[in-house]
Amino acid sequence: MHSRSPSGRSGRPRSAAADAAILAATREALVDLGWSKLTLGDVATRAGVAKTTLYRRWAGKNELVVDAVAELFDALELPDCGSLAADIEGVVLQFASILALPEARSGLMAVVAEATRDDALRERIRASVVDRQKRLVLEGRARAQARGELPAEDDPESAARTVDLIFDMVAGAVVHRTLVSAEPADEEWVRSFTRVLLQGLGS
Amino acid sequence: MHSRSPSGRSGRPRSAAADAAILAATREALVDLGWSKLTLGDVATRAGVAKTTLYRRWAGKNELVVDAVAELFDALELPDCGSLAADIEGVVLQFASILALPEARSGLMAVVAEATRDDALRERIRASVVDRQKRLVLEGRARAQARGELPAEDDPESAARTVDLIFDMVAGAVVHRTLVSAEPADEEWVRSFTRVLLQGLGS
DNA sequence: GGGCTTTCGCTACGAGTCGTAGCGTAATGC
DNA sequence: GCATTACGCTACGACTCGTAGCGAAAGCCC
Repeated sequence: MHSRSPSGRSGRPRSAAADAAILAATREALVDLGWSKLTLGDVATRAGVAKTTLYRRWAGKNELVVDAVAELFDALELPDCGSLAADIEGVVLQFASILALPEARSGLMAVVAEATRDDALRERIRASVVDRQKRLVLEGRARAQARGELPAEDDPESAARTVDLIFDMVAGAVVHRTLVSAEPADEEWVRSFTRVLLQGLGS
Repeated sequence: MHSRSPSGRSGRPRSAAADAAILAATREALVDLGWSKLTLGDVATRAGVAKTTLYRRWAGKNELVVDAVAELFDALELPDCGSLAADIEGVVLQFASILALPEARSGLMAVVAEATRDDALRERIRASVVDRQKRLVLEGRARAQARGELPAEDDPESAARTVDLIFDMVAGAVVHRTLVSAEPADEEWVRSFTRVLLQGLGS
């Protein structure tokens, strides 16, 4: 509109290194202190920046932790193991290994809890964490239908509901197993889960 | 050992009415303020007791909210609708209606998040919330096996793993649907979910 | 180089919460 | 009546929060 620069404004640019340091310090503090005892002052000290810099970039603890935890899910990829069962097992094991990290365990549920009373926060979580997971379900489902391992669905609205159902079942089961039952989602558990899920979807 | 009184000690007994008032005030504060802005001083004022009385009975916010939320799950009952599918749908709908309450949404996930770093708190949640839900799975499964709707299992160890798997799938899916996806677990969703689950368990 | 704009580090501050201590009083059992 | 315990109230130091104000630094454009 009124500027040729990609970011629009002139002046001193924000330090990208500071962003990375702050998010890393946030995860470190989550491991050492947990959600409730984590303070922004402590994160600032760990990151080597001033507390005011933190408040200039994030509205508060909630938003900061969402961004810090979201980076953990960047590693999620849909493997191509040849069969739908093997693909699901692979992706679920990846998901479980992330949820086994202390920084994910402490932070993720806490921000989800806060999001029950904060629509903007829930939208932020959806965009940076949930949708990235759901995309894997969509891809895996499309691939399985191409292979003939899952029945194709004509009605797009009904297909969307099915994807949502699968997603809630997969993510919900792994999260509940890991964080509520507090037992590891190891290979044996994942195999049993995948067997039940696939048989249930075979109709 | 050294006393005939049921509670062991003499002196002024604790007011049972105060307990009820405090837990009710806690749920009220959860609705009005949410987890993060809930303070014990505010709860004490709402309940009409002194703040020190709260600290004499509960170690802190975590334990208080666990007890306050746990009472919400007292209403859970296993219906006998004639078929396993109908029983599951009934219990899941009950569970979903509890999770739709603001006091449950705000409090439950928050204490689960705190429990990731506090073994005693996790044990408290398990005893007063989770086990009560899991008992329904055990009962429903036994009833269905007696009806012949589910295959019997010989190995008790394998049966225990199956119950744990079912429990994590049911509770996890409903919680994820309600709190993460933030969409209602209505009758249509519950029917689809039950269909997938039952077909998956039919082997 | 000079000027403009934005960010950064630092300090300080009022407001609010935490969890506890101390005291006098109320309620129960013996 | 006496011992024991619970209760209400007040006050307190310690801590965190989020913001304001300042001078200095780092980049863009002429």
